[in-house]
Amino acid sequence: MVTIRDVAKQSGFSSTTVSIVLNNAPLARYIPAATKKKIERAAQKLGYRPNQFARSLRSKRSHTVGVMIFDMTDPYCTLVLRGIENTLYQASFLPILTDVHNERSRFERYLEMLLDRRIEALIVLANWLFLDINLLGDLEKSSIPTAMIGCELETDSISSVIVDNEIGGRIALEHLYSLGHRKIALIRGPKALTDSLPRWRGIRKCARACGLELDPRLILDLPESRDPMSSFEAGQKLTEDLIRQKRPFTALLAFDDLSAFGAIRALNKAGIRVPEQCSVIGFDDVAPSAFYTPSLTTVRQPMEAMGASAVGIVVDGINAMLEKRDVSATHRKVAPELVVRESTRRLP
Amino acid sequence: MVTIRDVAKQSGFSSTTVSIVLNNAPLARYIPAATKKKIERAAQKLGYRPNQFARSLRSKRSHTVGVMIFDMTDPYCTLVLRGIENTLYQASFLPILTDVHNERSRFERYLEMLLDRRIEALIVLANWLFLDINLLGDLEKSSIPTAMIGCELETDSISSVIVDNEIGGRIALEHLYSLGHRKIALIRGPKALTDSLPRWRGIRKCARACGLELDPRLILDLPESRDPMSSFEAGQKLTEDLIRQKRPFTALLAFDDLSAFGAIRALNKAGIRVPEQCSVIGFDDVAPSAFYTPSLTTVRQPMEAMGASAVGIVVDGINAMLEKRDVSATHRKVAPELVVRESTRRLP
DNA sequence: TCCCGAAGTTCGATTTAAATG
DNA sequence: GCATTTAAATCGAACTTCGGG
Repeated sequence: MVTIRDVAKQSGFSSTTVSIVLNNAPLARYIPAATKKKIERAAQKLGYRPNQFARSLRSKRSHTVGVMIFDMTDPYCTLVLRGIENTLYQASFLPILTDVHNERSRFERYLEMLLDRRIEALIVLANWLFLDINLLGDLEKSSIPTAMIGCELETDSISSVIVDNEIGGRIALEHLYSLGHRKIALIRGPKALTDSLPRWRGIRKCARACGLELDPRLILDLPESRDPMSSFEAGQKLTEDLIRQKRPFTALLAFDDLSAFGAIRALNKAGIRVPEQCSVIGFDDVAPSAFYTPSLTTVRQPMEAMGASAVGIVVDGINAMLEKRDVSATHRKVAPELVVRESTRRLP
Repeated sequence: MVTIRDVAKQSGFSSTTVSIVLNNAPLARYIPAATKKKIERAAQKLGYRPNQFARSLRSKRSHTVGVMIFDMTDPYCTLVLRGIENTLYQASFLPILTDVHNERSRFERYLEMLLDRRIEALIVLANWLFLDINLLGDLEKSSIPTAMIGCELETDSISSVIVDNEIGGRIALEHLYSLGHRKIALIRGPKALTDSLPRWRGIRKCARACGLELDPRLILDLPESRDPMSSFEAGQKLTEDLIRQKRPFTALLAFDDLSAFGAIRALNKAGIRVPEQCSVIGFDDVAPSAFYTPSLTTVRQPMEAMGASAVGIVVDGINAMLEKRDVSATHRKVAPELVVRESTRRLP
């Protein structure tokens, strides 16, 4: 490996000068262009690349950000991850990716590994979070800028980026209501997810505002499962049960896109056509929603933007630490957006 | 930050001894248990964590592996990535994730960044590769163990893990044939993808073996596009065109799951029911295939295993380098597997 | 004082060589 | 020679200090 000393030797200057020139340090002002040129040429010729270990050892910087995902197999993650990656790239940071598999021990081990690598910030993608919020304690003592996506903590030391679930719930119901639907089946999320309650609140408030009465016999609950994919099967099963009860409904509002897919499958199997005989709306707008048959009307979370936003927050945090300013946690709640596709239709 | 010297002071021994004890180095044999205990207790008490920068500077090891993806938004990536992550975790390596967005400049910049971080190996997920294979040159000079998933290079310095596309093509056609289908529409992959040709070869060979004649007017070609998602839209459009031609077919063999989804959409819009009036088979078995309506019969690539396999190869490579053995590149071709679901049916 | 460059110290851990009894 | 411990060198870059013109 070629070191700075090799460049020094090759160029005929000391390693100090080489360092100053190649980093364009403040003192480089004083160094004549001829010297600079010689040094740069030597570095070029030798293919010199500074050793990041040595550099980091002194500067105490890693230019690395930890990304923890609770379950990668959730299609929700993909776009968020792309938003994170893309924004980090622009800021010249590199992400270390870890997938906790919703296991506490794995969370702890990974956190330790990341901290040992001196990550400069941590982004947690709490997409399907079934851990006791005790992990909060572990996170807080890390003392690096931390942002959670998809779950808001009460604490003031961890930033968060979440979608406005209440508005989202309202948008979804409003859409069905405006299409003339009155008998609406509802699939609620597992209570363990922080999204479930506010989303449900938005639905209830909207119903009240519209003067719509929600039939409790049309309200279904997703089971508490650690597996994000489970919501597909559960959505299917709940809908099958509902159909069997013969309680009529003209539309179904699912907790998320996966449970909506499950519902569509169940309706289809029962010979109920979507959207002709029953409208279905989802939540999230994961990638498959656009190419489902029928394509899914849903409430979009701006996932890529949320990833980018989290990076923005922690990069600000990093800069603040470098300048010894201190910033308090930022909590962003982004607006969801209705995406009308083929799975919903006006009631004749 | 607490350093090894702090532990030395606290325990009353020199930093040398502390290092030997905490790393359980060979010389630790000679160190009495009492000393060890004292040192360990001191380290524990102070919450000592060795500085990885310093450690890496000496050992020249980063315990980090670079992962380059050509396009993350491809649903194909998710499971492969999980296989990679999980296997790296077991080997105590951490992945740095980069997404090249199918851009050459981004590939080069990322490669440089990764090499600067002294990654110990590189795994390239060439899922939808539209770059000139010139990047091969860049890769070879990196001189660290490298494995490509999804694309085989002729070189002997880069390992590869690919699915046996020829067998896959055969399996797909065989399945349709065995269900009694004879008029089969075919969507071929873009020529720029290395998967396309062998998959097509498998299909042709199988057709010949069965005595099945492939109608050239039922053979469609996916356009050359850098966007993996494009195969959905292209699949839809090609199928629409085909339907318009009124050339009858009872089954459709798509290049991948996404184009199969597009085909199903088109068939559906034309009032042709899948699988009742037309069977459709895909390739890959991406996550959405299982929860599509109808669920998709497809040829599964064992993606998680392929990711794990690539990690296995490069970890072996790392160990070989440490022991100054040299290993040549490994080329694995894994067998695909037919997954029968709802989108195919026996011809009445 | 300004300009240019070099010598030497530091970051924190590992390792070699050597010093004790 | 053996068991036990340590001073000092090393990894590679960056920064502080200093001296000569």
